Amino acid sequence: MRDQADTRTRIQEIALTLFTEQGYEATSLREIAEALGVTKAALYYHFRTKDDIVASLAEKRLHAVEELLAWAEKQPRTEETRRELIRRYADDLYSGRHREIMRFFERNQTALKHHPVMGKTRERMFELITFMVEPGDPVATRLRNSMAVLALHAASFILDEEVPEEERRAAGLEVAFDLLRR
Amino acid sequence: MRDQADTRTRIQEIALTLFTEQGYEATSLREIAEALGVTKAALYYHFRTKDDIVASLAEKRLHAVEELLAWAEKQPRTEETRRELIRRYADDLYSGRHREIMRFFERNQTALKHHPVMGKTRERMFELITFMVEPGDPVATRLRNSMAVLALHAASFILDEEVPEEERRAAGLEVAFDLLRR
Amino acid sequence: MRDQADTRTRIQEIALTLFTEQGYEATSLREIAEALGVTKAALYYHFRTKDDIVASLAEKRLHAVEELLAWAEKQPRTEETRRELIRRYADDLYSGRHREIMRFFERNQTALKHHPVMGKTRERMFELITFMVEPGDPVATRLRNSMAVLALHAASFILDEEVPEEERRAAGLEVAFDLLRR
Amino acid sequence: MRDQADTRTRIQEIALTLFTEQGYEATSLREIAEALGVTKAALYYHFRTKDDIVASLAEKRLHAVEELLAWAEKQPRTEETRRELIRRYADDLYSGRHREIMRFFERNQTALKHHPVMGKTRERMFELITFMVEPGDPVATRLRNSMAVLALHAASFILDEEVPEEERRAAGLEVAFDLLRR
DNA sequence: CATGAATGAGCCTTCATTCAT
DNA sequence: GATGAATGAAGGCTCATTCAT
Repeated sequence: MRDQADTRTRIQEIALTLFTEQGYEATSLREIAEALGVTKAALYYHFRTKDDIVASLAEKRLHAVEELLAWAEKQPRTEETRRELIRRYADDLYSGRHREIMRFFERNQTALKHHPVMGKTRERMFELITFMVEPGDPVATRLRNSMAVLALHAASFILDEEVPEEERRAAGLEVAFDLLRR
Repeated sequence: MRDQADTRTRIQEIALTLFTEQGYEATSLREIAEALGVTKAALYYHFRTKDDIVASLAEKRLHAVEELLAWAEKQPRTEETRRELIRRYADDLYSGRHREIMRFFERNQTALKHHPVMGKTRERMFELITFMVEPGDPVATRLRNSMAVLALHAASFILDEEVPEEERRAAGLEVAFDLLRR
Repeated sequence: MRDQADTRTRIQEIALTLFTEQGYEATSLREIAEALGVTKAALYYHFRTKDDIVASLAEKRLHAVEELLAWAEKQPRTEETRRELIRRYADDLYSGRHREIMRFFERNQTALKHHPVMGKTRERMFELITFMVEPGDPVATRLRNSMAVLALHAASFILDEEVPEEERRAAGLEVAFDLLRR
Repeated sequence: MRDQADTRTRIQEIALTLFTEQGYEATSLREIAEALGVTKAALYYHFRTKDDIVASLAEKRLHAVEELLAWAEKQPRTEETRRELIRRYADDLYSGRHREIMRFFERNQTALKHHPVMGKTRERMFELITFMVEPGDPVATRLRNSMAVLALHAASFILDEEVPEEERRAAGLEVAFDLLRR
């Protein structure tokens, strides 16, 4: 019982790592199984298909985004709300393995393009971004405000390892807030 | 002779389209050959391996970045140079199929990760970004200035199709300049 | 105890249905287990192997044929005996699930070819058919008389559902008697 | 060129033999390839799927039945036509590998059940049998006349190998004509 | 009585690549 | 310049079976 949860979770973890490092298509179930020390067939006991492993990962992220969205929808559309949204988004990103999952998304866009869970996630992300923008805003403003979210991600892939994580996060937030203020 | 050049070019074009749409690994030589109306074996007359097709695409982009870099190195490190660099970068992006090639890069990061030509391209891009930054700049400034380049790309994947290309480009430039100016 | 017998019987029934509909090789233990609402592993409590399930089905049929044969061997080799044999064979066929089992045999000949119980059943069937024929009969007579048995089966797979079962059976018997009478 | 035709034909021949002996599902492409002395992958050069091999076999038989049907439809519905139909059906059966293909059909009913080409063949066979029967005939007559066709097949699977082929054929025809004559 | 977890073997299929013609 | 035929490696997946609990 403990074991099941453990194996399932371990599959997810190893899969996430390998998918992110090598790509979804370039990672075979054999590799995942070998890294785990089990047979390929064992993976199929825990997940119906290779796709299902990915889905289970994507769902974790989807839930986080949906919760954020649910919260946002109950707030007034003020600048302070937007700033708080950015703050919460960053909190998510730096907790759990969300940054890794996002990187997995970024790096496997084509492989995931037609995945149902991804479609939903994309939609929700768009709704989130819509939240950053006032209807009628000029195009440049829309771009700038949307890029606020992007800044949080960029902070961890543009600034590389020499900068400590905490500083990266702070820089991301600073630039994001900057972009928000027109 | 014309024919050979033609077939070679057509292979590159179809490959770029399919690689971008479906991903590098998910696109088989069979598909490319079928789309071209020739046999798989024919592709091997023009390119030694599948990898070589990708390399030939990446090189086009590499040349563009290298030229930009060569130009930049001869300029004084002023803010006006930086603005002109951004302008030229955008010009490149909106000419030829560079935007498509960049999208191909973005979407196939893992597949290309270990590709020699990619390594070089990445290096050059970093040098380009270094150009945006003054040594000693605080982390947030480094992030912000680097994101100027990002803005040009973001303009074409965040703003959706309803916005005409020319407006997207203008918005990208506006936000990029904004980021550059602190 | 009742329960065990029940599960065993239910396995046999579901297996017979699926084997007949989809074929022996095309039916997995997973399917049988799912149709029953138990785990695959549970099947192994009741049957040692997949093969054993088939054997248990074949044995039911084997017993019936053997009883018929035992009866026939004690009778005089008259035409009336032959007619009675046909009658009893038909009775068997239309009682229990023997028609289904026979259809299962017909439809899975290759899968069952090397099965020991099947070998025995085949032998007995040949002895039964031998009973229909007088040694020294010309080839055509041998064929005709053997086909008497075939007529009973043909009645249920050539005449389709529009004809009520009782009529099908009567027609089968009529043609069988016809063939017997040279 | 000769080679292609040869390999394709040899695949069909070996496949037919193995499918008939061991059953469709029980025969793996590996076995076929090994019997041919080529790689599994080579089979896929000549046939798109395992299913396609079967389809190519079934089509041969379908064509024969369709020709027979086309001929029958142009004849008057007399008893002599029926007898000639039986004669031609037997000719078909004893030429080429049709008897083998039919045996393959009989022995793999479930595996082929949902195959489109099989559906068509079944339909045509029914039309052929319809030809043997006068609308309004009593059930037993319908069964008897339909069994005329069956007799031709039975001749080769009920009478065993000790009887020479020519005699089996003659016996089949005799019984078939017998059944036709009420 | 039955399940949860796992295995080893095998299946069909696809891929990048080669080479004689 | 290109094709037809083939290969070796690998991939995702399913199956019958086992065994500790």
